[in-house]
Amino acid sequence: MSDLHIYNTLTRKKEKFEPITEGFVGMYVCGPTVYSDPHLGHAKSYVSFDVINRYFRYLGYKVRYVQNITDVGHLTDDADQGEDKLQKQARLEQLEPMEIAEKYTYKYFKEMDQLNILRPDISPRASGHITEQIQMVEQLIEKDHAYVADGNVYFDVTSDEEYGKLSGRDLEEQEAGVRVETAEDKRHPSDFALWKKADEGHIMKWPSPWSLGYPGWHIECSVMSTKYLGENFDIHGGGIDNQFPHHECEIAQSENAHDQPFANYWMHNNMVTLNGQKMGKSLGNAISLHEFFSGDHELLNESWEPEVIRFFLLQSHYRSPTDFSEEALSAARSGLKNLHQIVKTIDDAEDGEGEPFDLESCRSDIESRLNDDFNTAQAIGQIFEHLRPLRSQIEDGNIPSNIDEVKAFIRAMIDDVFGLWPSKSGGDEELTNSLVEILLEIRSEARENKNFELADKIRDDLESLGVKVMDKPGGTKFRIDN
RNA sequence: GGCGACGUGGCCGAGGGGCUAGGCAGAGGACUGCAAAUCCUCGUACGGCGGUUCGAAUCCGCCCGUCGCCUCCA
Repeated sequence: MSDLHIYNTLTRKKEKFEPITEGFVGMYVCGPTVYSDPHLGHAKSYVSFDVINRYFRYLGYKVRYVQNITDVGHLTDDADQGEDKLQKQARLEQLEPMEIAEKYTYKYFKEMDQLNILRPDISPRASGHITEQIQMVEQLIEKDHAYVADGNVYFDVTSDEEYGKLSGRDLEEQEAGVRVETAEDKRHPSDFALWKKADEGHIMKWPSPWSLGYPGWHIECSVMSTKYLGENFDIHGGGIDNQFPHHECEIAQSENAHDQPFANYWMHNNMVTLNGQKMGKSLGNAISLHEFFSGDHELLNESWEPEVIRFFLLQSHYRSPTDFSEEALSAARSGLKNLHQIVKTIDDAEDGEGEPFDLESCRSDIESRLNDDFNTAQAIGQIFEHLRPLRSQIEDGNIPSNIDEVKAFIRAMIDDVFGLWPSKSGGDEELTNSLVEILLEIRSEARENKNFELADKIRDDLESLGVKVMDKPGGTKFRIDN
């Protein structure tokens, strides 16, 4: 597959990607509601879209990647009832809602940074776009797609004959199955809030033509995507759990307000489970990313490096569910370590005069997998497939004549696209290397004198410091693992 | 109850009518003072029962099981 194809949730098919403007990609991905610690689900979603973002750039597209920060309007309860999530957390932590937003926004970025996720080009806050949200609600009222009821404004789903097209639902069936109480001032149970009047005690509220209140959850994404990407843009992504109602509502609002298609391609990543179970606070298995990184949770036996989690996620497809277990992570950790060693051997090779490496077939085998709806799992398979023999060739001293070109490609793919380049070792690298070499010289002498006791002691002691010693045919080599 | 996805060798995980995925773990061998590392070789797997077909893990039906959405979640 030489052209990039994307599975579009809207059409339930893989489609060739054709940008609205040649050479440019506008991508909006639903960001976090910043009221608690980031967890594995965030990791899966944002690692997936990170590689998508990176691959577009690799292909030469100029990407504008927008990801919102939801800091208002997301209610704890269903059917447009209940408390604002941030306000509730603020009460629990005895902080201002905006302190909660800032605190968890910082945490979010910090942990996404650790996962080596490139930051979005724009991270707009919902609370910073209240004016625009009010304007859009006004537009919808003018066009008779929304109505005011006692200071609340609801979107009228019956005014949109396409409502349900993303999630494949129809309104009549929905009604029968509705098992949540709905706000009594709605005309139709599936109508959703565009603006809510603030209850007494509600802290985050703004004046509007209808009431002192706050925006509904869905409207922020419609507004911010449009503001930064236009009324019609290329890609809208997010977790599959947001397909309904969130994304369905976004489409309804945007297309009825603007009378044109909203996003051309809808992409949804699948969910994460932990030991086969959905994560949830009530199940006691909600482990935050921070806890994974530190190992500080009763369900964890050890800590897991962000890079291992990233690699593990990329070994499955973004549209498949991912089950986390320490056994699976452990296998991923070994695999990643091997990949790092392979890459390092290649990257250290210089001045080749041997048979050239078949870079074109390597490149096309990897790219074709990514072009097929970003199949990172297969692409990683191809990386191993091509790079293992290359390492062998190099270790045999037969360094390919096109080694520089090969190195550039590997860096572009593994570092720039996958974000899995070997981690940088700290300073003093040269000194450490020299010291280890001195020890190994002593060890060589000991071995020549058949003083294996001393030789093995040096090796064991170095090993306990994370320095692996390997006696290869061409001489002793070492590797520092940390 | 409605909608949808999935069930692949010891584990993870792609694929998807006949053609090697890959990773981890494991076995044997080469190499080694012993190791480690590396290299070579090895698994004939697709939930169950039927059906379609020359041929099914891949298509169809039923059943079993898991998961998700329908309610906040990425």
